[in-house]
Amino acid sequence: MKSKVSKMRLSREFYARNTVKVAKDLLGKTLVCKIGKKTISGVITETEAYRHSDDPASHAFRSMTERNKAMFGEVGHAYVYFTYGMYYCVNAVAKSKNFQAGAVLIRSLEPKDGIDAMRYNRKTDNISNLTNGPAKLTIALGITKTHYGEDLVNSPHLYITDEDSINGKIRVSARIGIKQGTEKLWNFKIKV
DNA sequence: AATCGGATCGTCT
DNA sequence: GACGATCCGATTG
Repeated sequence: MKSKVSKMRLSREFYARNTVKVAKDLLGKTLVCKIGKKTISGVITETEAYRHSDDPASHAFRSMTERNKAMFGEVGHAYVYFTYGMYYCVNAVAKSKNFQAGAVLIRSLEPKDGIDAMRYNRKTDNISNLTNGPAKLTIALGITKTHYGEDLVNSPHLYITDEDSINGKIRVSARIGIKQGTEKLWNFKIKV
């Protein structure tokens, strides 16, 4: 019998649930990005849920476009978007079957593997400043437009594993940087 | 500790 | 043609 620490990838079914529920459940999971021989990863410590026509803050609120089409696609894929002229942010597409679109924005990580590579990518030595923001973590892990639509369930480059678990309470608040939908408390975080 | 402006460009109106 | 699901450095209190 092997008594190995589980490093299971999250299954397709994990993502095929209410976007808000998936956002909470992604806390404590590990986001992994492999480029060449480098493996860079971190434990997810903050997420936000964005849904469809019930959510005016969502990129998918109005209709499907070339930019947001991943949010309408199969669950478990990555939705990467470019913003403010210089940054990328990464989401995991997640929705229950009665929704046409939905995704969970990964807002912060606790650095885990490949910290030297993160320091290089981010051009800073301050570990607590490497991945504590949605655009910071994509820079640290090397996530860009090329990861658009990547299948987190099967891709060798980008995926999420179950190897960590959460301890402590989930803090719930309004989402950051939005002007509509502020009444929805769909920002979730855990303390490290 | 909190606030402010600049950087910079793809996307949608 | 305006505006971001942001970050950083500078300035002020």
